[in-house]
Amino acid sequence: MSVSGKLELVEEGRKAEDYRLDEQVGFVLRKANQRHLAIFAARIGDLTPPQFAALAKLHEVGETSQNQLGQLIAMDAATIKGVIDRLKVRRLVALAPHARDRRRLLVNLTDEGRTAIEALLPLARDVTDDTLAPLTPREAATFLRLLSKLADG
Amino acid sequence: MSVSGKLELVEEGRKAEDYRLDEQVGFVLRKANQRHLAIFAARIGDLTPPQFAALAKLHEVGETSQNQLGQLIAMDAATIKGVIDRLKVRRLVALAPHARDRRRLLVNLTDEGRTAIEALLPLARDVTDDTLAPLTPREAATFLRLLSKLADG
DNA sequence: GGTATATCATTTGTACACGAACGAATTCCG
DNA sequence: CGGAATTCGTTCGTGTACAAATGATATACC
Repeated sequence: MSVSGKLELVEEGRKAEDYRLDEQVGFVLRKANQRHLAIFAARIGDLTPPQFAALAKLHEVGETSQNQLGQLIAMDAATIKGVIDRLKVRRLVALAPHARDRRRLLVNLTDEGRTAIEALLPLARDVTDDTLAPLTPREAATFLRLLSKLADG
Repeated sequence: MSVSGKLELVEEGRKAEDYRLDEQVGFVLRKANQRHLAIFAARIGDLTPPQFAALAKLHEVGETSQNQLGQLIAMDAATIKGVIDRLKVRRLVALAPHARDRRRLLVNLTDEGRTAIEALLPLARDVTDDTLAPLTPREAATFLRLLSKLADG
């Protein structure tokens, strides 16, 4: 029936039966994410990836409002609030009211936060390297290009 | 200084400053996952991806124990329990004790669950297609291959 | 046969993640 | 100017995720 082989890139053999969960992007994406999380936790134990992302982005862009920071690291208002709350308790970030816009809450690194994130950046590179280790450098470059395309829609 | 161009695949320009969060695999992986989740929610509103995964896998393999099912879809015991609990309330799965091993809890689709998952499978294909839409078919094939390599370590 | 070990499921605690609803402050614009 | 629409932050509710502790049952093996 079906012409086997010959660049059959789009698998349109769509019977009700042959849906294989393990081959769906979403499922594999989730598993890849799990593996990355595990590698991250092994290397950077006392900070979660979202917490690290918040600190790293603050280090990149300096003081910003809470929601703005959330947008920069793809977290909605409710999520970023929880992350900042926990970082604040640990004194890695400090909050201040915005001078002219009383709705805004400015977030910035404390000295302690800056020291911490600068110490962690090398480890974060290792996390990236470990995650990409199953791929050759060439594959890794391709993968990152396609992944970005996918993420940005 | 640095030789620009010429297949410089591994970017080893590792100064303390030029860590860009937005280019790290983990971060982009998370964003890609977010986009997929949004597409899934738009197409399959009344079931979450983990719930769908559980039903789809049950449909694939038939009755299994709760933990076994969790392993098949990469969820730990605590997580799969929550998912199954919610599916049970909605009568999409049914639980039964294992005959010879009283520790085990057998999970299976109800008739309603089977009807539901079979109706959803075509939509799930659309979710996959939409997610991969930013890529050409060739790119999508490459991406999935590399992603699987990454996910499996 | 009985103990050491392993497996299955549950519970607890912490941390995202997001939709929806809300109040306060600001901006837009007629 | 002044009301409408937006933006900013908070809260609530639901649903993953995973580590760690626990109890019940099975299996291994001496």
